Amino acid sequence: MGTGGVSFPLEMKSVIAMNDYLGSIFEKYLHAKKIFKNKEVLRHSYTPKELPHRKEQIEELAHILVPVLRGETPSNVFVYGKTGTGKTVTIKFVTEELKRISEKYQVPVEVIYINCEIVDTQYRVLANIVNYFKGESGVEVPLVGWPTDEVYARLREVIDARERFVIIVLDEIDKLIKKSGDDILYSLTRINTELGRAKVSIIGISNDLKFKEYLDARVLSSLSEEEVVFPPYDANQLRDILMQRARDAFNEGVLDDAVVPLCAALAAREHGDARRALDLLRVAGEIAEREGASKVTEHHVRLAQDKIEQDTMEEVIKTLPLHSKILLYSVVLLDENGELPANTGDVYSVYKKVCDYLDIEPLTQRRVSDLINELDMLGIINAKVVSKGRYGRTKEIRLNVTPHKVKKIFGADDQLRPLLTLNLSGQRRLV
DNA sequence: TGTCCACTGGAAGGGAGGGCTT
DNA sequence: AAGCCCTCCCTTCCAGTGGACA
Repeated sequence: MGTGGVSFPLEMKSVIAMNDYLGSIFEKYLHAKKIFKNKEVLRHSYTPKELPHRKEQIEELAHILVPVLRGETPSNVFVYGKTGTGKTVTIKFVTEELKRISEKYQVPVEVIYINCEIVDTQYRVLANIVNYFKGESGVEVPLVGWPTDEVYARLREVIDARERFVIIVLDEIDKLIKKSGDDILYSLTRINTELGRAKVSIIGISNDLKFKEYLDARVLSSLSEEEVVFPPYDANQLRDILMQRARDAFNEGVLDDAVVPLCAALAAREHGDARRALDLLRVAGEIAEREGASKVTEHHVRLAQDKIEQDTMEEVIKTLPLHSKILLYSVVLLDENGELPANTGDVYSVYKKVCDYLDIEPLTQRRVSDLINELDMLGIINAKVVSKGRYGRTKEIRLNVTPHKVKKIFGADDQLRPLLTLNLSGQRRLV
């Protein structure tokens, strides 16, 4: 537009400037070398065609399940291993393979996969199983409402409708048992005695090794007829896994040599969690892509590590129930006043004042004590039970996140924003 | 050595909120 | 509409406890 005497009105000028700007953004991304070939490969839900370093477990499971093909009921199986050791993906791989082969031998097999972290009550597990067959039986159980006995009766009916093998996979089974007891396992492990045509076997997956203690002896003996253990991956094994996925996920030459080993090493430090390793690799790639970089470097992995930690913590705090948020804010106030570590009584009295300020009815100390434990479990605060002798037994409470971060998150929350004005001066009155 | 503090954490149960059947 | 049922969140009650202090 130079000096030609043409003068655009001000708005027009800024539109042109904006267009230039946008254009350059698009061009930047357009000309940046494409990092990902197929990002899906790095997702947790993806089942790869090969599972490195799990051959032993696959063969063990195949050995346990092979009676199906001969028309015999396989043993129930208990699968152990920490998070990210490939339990779920291996089970899915093996059961899919079993289904495929069983068609060849004309043995009908149904595999029902239930994640007990989501489906975490006896009723819902039974309902899920019944609903799995709703296509053929026409029976659908609502999410709540029916008596559990009724659901169980329907379950027997729909499963026994024809001759077949039904394999029920209960992932994160420890969550279910801790929450609703082992009655359901008791019924499920005995169901075969009540069935005429169908045969049921159960695969329980758990990452809590101690969880067997919660089980009744009879349930335990029938459920853990067979056990398969998934040891954590070491850094070398993680590297192989990442290498295999990286080949399909990234374009050639975009990964710096140090990236995969670094992701593997960082994840190996966290008890050999392959999920974590895959997340690191994916997020590092995304960061590089956003930067318009042509290569993913070690630097991107470090950024990814920070980002993952930040994101999970932020998400956890954002989704806390109201009273947990108020409680957390009480700890923040104490921290800003230099009064941490504080004990339960101190935190509770600040909490009551904050509730008062917000015109919200406070919960009892008993309940708050549980909320403190929950925040501790989530890693947001630290609560250690200590005895102060004559001065009683209480929890010593510390903050595990920066007050700044909590305030930032609460600033976006309409109900809690008023709390932010409780700055140091207001707080002195409060505490 | 016994006392006693400031809680902890288990147990039981209530009621609101969701949904069902009849 | 009435009568069930299940789950979740919460209260009430209370026995139990580690260790400083007298």
